[in-house]
Amino acid sequence: MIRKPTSRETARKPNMREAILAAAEELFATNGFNAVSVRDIAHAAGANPGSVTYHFRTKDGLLLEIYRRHCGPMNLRRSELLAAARRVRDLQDRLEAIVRAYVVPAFTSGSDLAGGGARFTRLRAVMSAEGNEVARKIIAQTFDDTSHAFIDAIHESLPHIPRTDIVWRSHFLLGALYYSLVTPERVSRLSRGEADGSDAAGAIEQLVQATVAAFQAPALDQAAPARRRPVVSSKT
Amino acid sequence: MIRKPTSRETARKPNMREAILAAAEELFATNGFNAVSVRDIAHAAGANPGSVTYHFRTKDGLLLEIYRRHCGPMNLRRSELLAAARRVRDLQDRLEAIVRAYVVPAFTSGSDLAGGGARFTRLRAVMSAEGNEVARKIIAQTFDDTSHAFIDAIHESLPHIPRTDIVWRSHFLLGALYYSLVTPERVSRLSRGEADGSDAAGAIEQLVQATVAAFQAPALDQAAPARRRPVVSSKT
DNA sequence: ATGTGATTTGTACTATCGTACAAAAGATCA
DNA sequence: TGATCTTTTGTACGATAGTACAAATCACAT
Repeated sequence: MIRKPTSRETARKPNMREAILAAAEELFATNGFNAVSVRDIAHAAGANPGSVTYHFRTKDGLLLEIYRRHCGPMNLRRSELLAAARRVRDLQDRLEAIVRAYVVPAFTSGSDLAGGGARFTRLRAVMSAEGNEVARKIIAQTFDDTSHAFIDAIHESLPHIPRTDIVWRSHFLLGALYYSLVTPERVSRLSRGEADGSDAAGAIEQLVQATVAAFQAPALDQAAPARRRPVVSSKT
Repeated sequence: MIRKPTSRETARKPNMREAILAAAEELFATNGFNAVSVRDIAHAAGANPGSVTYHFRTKDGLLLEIYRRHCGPMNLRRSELLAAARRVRDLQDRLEAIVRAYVVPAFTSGSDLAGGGARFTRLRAVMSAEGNEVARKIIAQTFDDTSHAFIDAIHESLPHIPRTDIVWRSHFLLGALYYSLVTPERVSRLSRGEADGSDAAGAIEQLVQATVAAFQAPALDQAAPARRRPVVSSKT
């Protein structure tokens, strides 16, 4: 039924290459790129440091392979969900469906690779914060198309909002999404145990609800900032 | 007029200690903690590596001192702005004032120290993403009080929203705030030059507008998730 | 069983890391 | 001016970083 794998595909230990990738993903996502050594990764994967060099040449190469593994499937899933969302008739429902199509693959498995998309999304968040060059390049050329597609779709369902505002708000969405995956325990702590920051389903619902409302906020007409409101002194 | 400084206060070069702090702040905020070496910092400050050891003992000590420098003034300013905001009568206006009291000190100078609060806020974002232990400890014991005060204030102006939802939404606010400071160029890129992500005033207005709307979103009753909407297939 | 190519191991090299410390230099006051 | 304290410099040490590479080991076809 299933083709017998050749020696080219199966390592001695069952897929050491995958184990290294998974370990690196986990360690990078929780500690950052520079805080993790190749030896740390090899140890976590139960492998020899030399194996990492053999499979991925360099530490950068390892990171690059992680991105290659996830970007395709995740964007594909997002595209599918976005296409379905765009077919929703009711504008309010459509907006929510679009936001959901953006958020869900980031939390749940964007691919069927072990661990799912949450880990990879967290990894992206951390690499973004560290200003990692390898990540920056591959992200800009891989995710910008997707981001534009979402921005366009949202703009269609909110035609009265300037595109600039949509860009800002989708930027906020991504920031909120990232931060929810980076420090979920902060939610648990601040809610005094009433909420569980690590609960993906709960986070998704909260994020979708809040974001939809943010997108629907009145436009910010920067041409006329005259509408000054006596809020709080802006002086020190 | 001004008291003549003694030798205890003025270094040979004008405040080398401050120069090191400023350089470290900038480098940590843009590259992360582990990617920056003590030598990098010394070089950027025009100092000798040994000077860093002399003034701060360790690299962790340097980071700790950066936090000590900013946390106090920033929280003080936030408290003042929050107190003023709570006195606003109109509930809608009060909510906006509260959010503004949270956001403004993070973008503009939380203290009168060189560079202002934006750099320090970005630093906090990066340390948070890297899971830095030194930062985690000092943040939890320094900012949680402030966070609770804001959450309480927001809850007061939105009594019909469960506290859990407020926590989540303020968490999203912080994430959006962090991300805006970490990758402002992404906003410029995605808006095709129509918006400037580095413009603090613009970012603040957008963030306040979007966040107020998010807080005002209807409550998310997790007791009854029955209100299922036919949005998009959740299957792969 | 044996040869062959893929993989894993063990180790070593060089660079750079954080930090320590003695000496030099500067500042201050008697 | 000389004594004393603070700051800066220069250098060195041990630890660890990324990576390379030869030898050992394994899976499989013949």
